[in-house]
Formats: sequence, structure tokens, C-alpha cells
Amino acid sequence: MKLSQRGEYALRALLVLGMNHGPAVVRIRDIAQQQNIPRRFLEQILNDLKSAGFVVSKRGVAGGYRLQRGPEEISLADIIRHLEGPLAPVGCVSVNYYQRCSCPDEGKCAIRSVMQEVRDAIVGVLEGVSVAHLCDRVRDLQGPLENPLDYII
Amino acid sequence: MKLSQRGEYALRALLVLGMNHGPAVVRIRDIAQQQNIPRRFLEQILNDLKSAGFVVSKRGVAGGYRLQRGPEEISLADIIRHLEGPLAPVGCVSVNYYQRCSCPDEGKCAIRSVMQEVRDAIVGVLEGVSVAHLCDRVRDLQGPLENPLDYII
DNA sequence: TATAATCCCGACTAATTTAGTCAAGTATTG
DNA sequence: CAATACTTGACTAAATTAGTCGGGATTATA
Repeated sequence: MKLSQRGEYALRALLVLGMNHGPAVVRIRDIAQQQNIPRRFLEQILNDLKSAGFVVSKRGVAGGYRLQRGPEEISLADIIRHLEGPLAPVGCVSVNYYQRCSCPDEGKCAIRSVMQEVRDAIVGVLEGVSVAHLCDRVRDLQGPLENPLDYII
Repeated sequence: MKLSQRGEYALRALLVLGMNHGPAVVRIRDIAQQQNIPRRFLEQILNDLKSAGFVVSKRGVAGGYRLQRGPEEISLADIIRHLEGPLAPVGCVSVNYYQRCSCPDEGKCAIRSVMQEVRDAIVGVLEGVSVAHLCDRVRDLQGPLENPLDYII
């Protein structure tokens, strides 16, 4: 699993939406400015996150985005799978995007058995962290002294 | 960490060399046939593994390749790092290929802290497995009944 | 109802990476 | 010397990545 720039931007954007979760929406422009993401690129990314059902949008003057589900219901594994495809390092150990490889017998492939372990290790971490957890970490890392309004991601 | 075709071929080739470790060399052609790897491509890959010091070659009629060090001294982490670059999903948590990312404060970046855990999980597996371990797995997976000469990878 | 703000959509591009191929050369053994 | 193998470097086609861009659709509000 390698996170592309696009993927990193998406996570950062979802984290902003998580931190501002509520009935109100957040503008693309604000997310882009705060996170230093190219605005046009972010539009594209949020559009994708929208059609995947992670966020909903509101158009027009007071428009913007918010999370569709609660932040505790969205795992990083889900997000990254949608953005980058398989979490597994090789297709033949991917559960969600399985693809046969060229070795003669998968059941007896030693490399595969190692990659299986790598996959499980990755998924173990990523399934266990939701956007809400991320938000908790932001608060923890910042410490209790700072102004919660200008949090840093 | 995503394993490219090239990377997978390299692992398979090294595993063959591990299984045949000894003073004798193995021909590219034999590795390519046994593992179903395009011969010309494998030439390129082995050349790379040679300049990286994983294997040594012998030219001429009875030429071929063998491992430079013992199979127990070569970890999958080393191999993959050389072939694919960082094991970490993002540059800012890579120990060997660190690269600063665009977030304002790495020390307080929640996403980074998760990716750190992912990296540690990946490295934990891959540092712990050597080519010799891979060979053991091949033998284990095959069971004791089969002919050790036509092992499958 | 006009208008400005905002999201929406699809096409486009440039740079990089990936997966190979190929030709001609060099060393070694029999 | 001839056949066999590795060596080197250039080349290519396709896919991916990281954006950019123009213009259209929607909506709050004055």
C-alpha cells in the first residue's frame, strides 16, 4: 500500500470534515487553504469521495461538503481502498481486489504467505482507525492548551 | 508498499537462487523458465540485483548467478527497499527514504501517526523474513512427501 | 429576480513509472 | 575458434499520477 498525493489530500480533507462534523457544510476553498491543497484538484477528489458515498455536498451560495456518515463509521481502510485500490502489496493476497498471480500454485507459494502476513498487518492497523479516531489523535497531539479553533492537521 | 511485477520477479528469482544455494551458479534461462518470467526482463533485474550486491555472476559457457551472501543474511526488507524504494506508505514516516510532506507540523500530524504504525507493521514482518526463511516455507508448504527437486514457488 | 458564490462535469496535459524488448558487445569453456 | 552466457545501454508502448481548465448547474440573498 502506497499512498498517492491524491490519497493523502483526501485523508486530510476528510479529517477537516471530521473535525467540523455537524449539520453545516465546509467549502472546498476553506479546506484547500487550510490544508494547502490545489483547489481544482481537491474539487476532483471531493467529487470522487461524494460519488463513493463518503461525503455529501450542498450547492449554491452557502454550499460545501460534510461527511455523509458519522466519523466513527468511516475507517481509513475503507477510504484508502476506494482511493488506491487494494491494501495488499500483491493482488493474490487481496481480499477485496483479489487477482491471481503467475506462480504455479498459490497455496504453496512462500512469497505469497509472507505477503499475506504483510497484508494482515496493514489491514489490522487501518481497519482499526476511523475518522473519529483521527480526530481524537489530532486533539491528543495538540495538547489541551491550544485553541481548538486553529487546530493543525 | 506495493510490489511491482519487477519486484515480484526479483523475489522469485532470489528464492530460486536460495533454494539452489552453493558454489554452483544457476542460468538466467533456467530461472526464467521455472518461474515463467520473460527472459530479457529477468536479465535486467538480475543485473540490478548484482550491482546492488545481492548476487554475483559468472560469465561464459557455464555461467549464471548465485547469491553473494548466505540466504539467511538477506532480508525481504532489504530486497524490497532496493527494488521499490520506501516500505512506508508515505515518505514522511520512512526511516531510510524520509521525505518531508506538506503538512504544517509533522509532530502533530494525526495521519502521519497512523502511517507510522502502518510502516512499523510492514517493516516488522519484512525485516523478520530472510531468503532462508522463505526457503524453509517452501519446504514446509510442500510437505515432506514430494520430490525436493521439482519444488514449486 | 438578478447575481454572485459555490459545486459539478468532462476533457485535457505533462511528467513519471512500469513492463518489457532489442542489438551488439564481452568473457569463458570445450 | 565456436558456442554459450552474461553485460550494457538504448528504446518503446501503455498506464498512472498530479494536476489544470472551461464552462454549466444550483442556490442564498439582496
